[in-house]
Amino acid sequence: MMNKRDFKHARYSGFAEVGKIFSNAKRLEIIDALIQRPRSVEDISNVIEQSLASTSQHLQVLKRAQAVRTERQGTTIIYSLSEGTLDVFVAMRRLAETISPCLQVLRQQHANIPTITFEEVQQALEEDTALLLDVRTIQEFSNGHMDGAVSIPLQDLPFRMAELSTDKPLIVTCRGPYCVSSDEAAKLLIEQGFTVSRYDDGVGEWCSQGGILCGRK
Amino acid sequence: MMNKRDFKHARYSGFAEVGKIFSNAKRLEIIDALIQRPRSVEDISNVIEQSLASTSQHLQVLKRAQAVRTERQGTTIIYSLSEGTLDVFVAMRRLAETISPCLQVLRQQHANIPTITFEEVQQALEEDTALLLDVRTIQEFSNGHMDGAVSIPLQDLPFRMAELSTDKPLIVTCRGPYCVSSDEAAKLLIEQGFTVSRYDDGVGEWCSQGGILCGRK
DNA sequence: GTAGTATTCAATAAATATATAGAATAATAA
DNA sequence: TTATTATTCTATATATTTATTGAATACTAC
Repeated sequence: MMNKRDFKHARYSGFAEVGKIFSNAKRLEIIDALIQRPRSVEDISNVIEQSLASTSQHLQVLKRAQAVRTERQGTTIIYSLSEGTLDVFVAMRRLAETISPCLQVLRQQHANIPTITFEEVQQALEEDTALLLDVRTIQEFSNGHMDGAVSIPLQDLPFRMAELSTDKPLIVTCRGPYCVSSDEAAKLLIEQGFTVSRYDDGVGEWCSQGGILCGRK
Repeated sequence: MMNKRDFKHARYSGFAEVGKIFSNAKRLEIIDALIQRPRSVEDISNVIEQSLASTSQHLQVLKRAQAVRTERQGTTIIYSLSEGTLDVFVAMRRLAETISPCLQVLRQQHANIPTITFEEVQQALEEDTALLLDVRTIQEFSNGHMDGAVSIPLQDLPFRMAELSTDKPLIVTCRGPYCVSSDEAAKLLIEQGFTVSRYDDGVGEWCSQGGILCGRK
């Protein structure tokens, strides 16, 4: 039988091992990228702008802690988040913003387009008083999107504005609070005379607040 | 205006800063100790069995991330958890146990006294079919305990068993899943012919599952 | 079987984190 | 004011983490 101190040490060390997942900025960026859709190592290394080897090493850390799982597709290995990781990631992000005032400032500082809350989005969709516009890529959208959202990827937006009506206010959303696509989209739309606000959380936060997700595999 | 990469980097680094709180076993042990009650630096250093300097250093990390707050009481400084930290700690611990099978094993391996769930405890208290016995210290109990719990500190238990009825089953609880007091209490009680089970989560988990807490200052 | 290639491993260098002893600080208490 | 003392800071040694390059794997596709 283990003694008290060994038992404690074993428990807290194991716990810390999982905590380490969230202690590195690049690993967090990987998790955020995987919330959007499963990705290959090369894909991830492009997103986080790191060497393949370094990216692979971070993925090994995540895998050892069982925060991600892998699946082979032809010659490439596709990483995706495992059950439970999303919830803690979102909870951690919320705590980080509550706790660390400078992150709050950053969130606001970044753009001066008004943001609206989950509840406001829900109400607007229910009463049909606004259109929810998802500006992520088609793959990301088809891998899981907010119920009621319409997809126009940011890069297509300049050519597809005619599809949108200026009568109804728009709510723009993208990958989450650290993504700037919705800002850029909002700016483009405002220039063209649309009424725009942003829902600056992504599908991660949406789910964890009880929002319905469509199309997730 | 910041560019995209700098913005991303600033956000994820700030986030990782908060993640670092949970990446070290000793810091986790400190948080767990502070869930029980506010404590002085010396007190904490005894609990985690580290030098004062090292303990203070860990506390600085927690304070910089605003996970704890301080209050002076006479000549000593009392540390306590700040709002929000508990929830993430408990969520992280849950994830750690979900994700890391060896922690699950440890939990069971530690003792062979049957454990019961939050719901079962609630039901037993409601129907008055069991007595919930909290074996932490008097200070810890008075700083916040589960609604309906009775306090007999582990060290007093051998002398106070006469207060308990062998007719009604006992549910023993202590500081949380990493504390072994409830095991020891359960063993003592079983030797004396009591029917005993353990609720092996502590007040942290109790709160986060919606349990009522009494006496918290 | 062989070639091609996505991924991982190994070795290394640099940066960061941790623990300790002992000095310095800052606030109370006398 | 001065002594006391709980806490924090400094310096230092060690351990861990991170990023990179280049080599080794392991699997597919032909």
